[in-house]
Order: sequence, then C-alpha cells, then structure tokens
Amino acid sequence: MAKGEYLGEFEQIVLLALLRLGAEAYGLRVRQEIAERTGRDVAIGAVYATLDRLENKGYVTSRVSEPTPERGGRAKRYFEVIAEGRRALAEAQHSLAQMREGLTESWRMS
Amino acid sequence: MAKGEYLGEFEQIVLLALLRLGAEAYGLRVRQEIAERTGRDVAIGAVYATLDRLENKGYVTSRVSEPTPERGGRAKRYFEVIAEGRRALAEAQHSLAQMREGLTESWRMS
DNA sequence: CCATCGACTTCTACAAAGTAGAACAAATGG
DNA sequence: CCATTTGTTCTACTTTGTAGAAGTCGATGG
Repeated sequence: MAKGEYLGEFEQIVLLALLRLGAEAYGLRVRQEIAERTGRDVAIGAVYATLDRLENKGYVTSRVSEPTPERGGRAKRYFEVIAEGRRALAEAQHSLAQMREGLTESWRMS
Repeated sequence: MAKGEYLGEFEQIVLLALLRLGAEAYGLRVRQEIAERTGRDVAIGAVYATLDRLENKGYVTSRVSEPTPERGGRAKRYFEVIAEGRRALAEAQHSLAQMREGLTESWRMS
C-alpha cells in the first residue's frame, strides 16, 4: 500500500499510549502508562526521542502548558495524535492483523 | 517483564509469516507472503537480514534442503520458529494488545 | 532568600533494526 | 553452452530504539 514509511513497534506503542491518555499525554506520563500496561520499563530518553520523531513525521503535535502550582509542577509538554498519525497507526495494526489472520493462537506457548 | 530484548515490528511480521508458511517457509516465499497479505513490498535483503537476526537470537532455526528438479530449483534455506521465538512473539503481541485494550477502534480514520 | 527537592524535559552517544539493490550461485531448457 | 529462473549473500547506509546524565524551573523548608 503505502510505499515509504512504516511505524516501528515502539512508535506504535507510544502512539497507543497517547490515544489512551488523551489530555494527560505528556512524556513522563506516557512512560508510566507503558510500564503499567506492558511491564516494559523503558528509559525516559527513549520515550522523548520517539515522541520527537513522531512529531517530525507529522503524526503528532505538541504544546507546552502553563506550570501548575505543585511541588515540581513545571510546564509539561502535551502531545496529541493527529489524523495522519491515526492513519499510520491503523495501517500498521492492520498489517499485523492480516499476518495473524487465521493463525490459531496455538502458537502461543503451550 | 523481560528486560532485554524486544522484537521489532518487521521481526514480528516475519515470524508470523514463518508460522503461516510452515513447511514452505524460505526467504523468497516469506517475502511473497508478506507482500500478498500486507501489500508491503519489502526488499529481499530486508527479509534475509531479519531472518539472520532472528536465528542469531535463537528464535528460529534453518536448514538447507536438497535442490528440486525444476527450472531454477536450487536448494532452499528453510526456517522454523522454535519455542523461544513463539514466546517472544506472543509477548510482543501481548504488549500491543494490552496497549490497545479498551481503546475503541474509533481512532481509526473516520 | 537560598539550598534542596521533585516533576519534567533535553542532550549526547551508541546499539539494534530496517532498507535497497547489486552480486553471486545453482539448476533447467533449449 | 548460455540464457533464464529461483534463490541466497553481500555491502552500504538510514531509521529506530536504548540509556542515563544533565539541565530547568516551580515549590518548600529553614
């Protein structure tokens, strides 16, 4: 279908995290969500690097908020998945689904 | 959960292709299966590079067959997913499933 | 007020995964 | 023999992924 660019696996995970978090989607929180959901304890640098790349590709946008009045409550950078990002994610997930189709889950560990 | 190594997205696709192909799983055929299923027209070098990596990681094994009596029927290198590979694949797919959980598919393009 | 703490983001450096396509190998058909 | 077909290997490079130290900037406590 598309010819150029495919999402890596971690990019997909990060996009999914952004979608789940909605208005709460900022770097540290994204990392936490991934850890809670998948048990994967990724380095924070990995998250931001991926977020930056997704932004450069035009899949997400970001804006910096006002600081909040709490201890350490500095300004956060919030991310949002835009239409192109949803499209790319849907396509990637579709590819995997196609490859899985018809395979009984019997290949999972016995 | 696991701490070291995660499968990339293309690695997952290749593993799934091997599982679908069973006894027919050799390089060129893998490429064809992926093209047919996902529309992704990957370079043959990409497939072999990935296959080699999967073998080095101990996720698949390969053996070279006898040539067959057809035009161009040279010996093929057949691949098989072993238990470790199934485990890794199941884990990777599980991570994605966890991230997807509860997200209505409404994020797909409208 | 200033030292420190806590929540966040940036930076630097490197390893692993993915991409491309030309080169090479071996079998067959004419 | 040699052109053709099916397959695999090689070389070179780009993109993703990983790690953790460093830097920012409010708030808090003395």
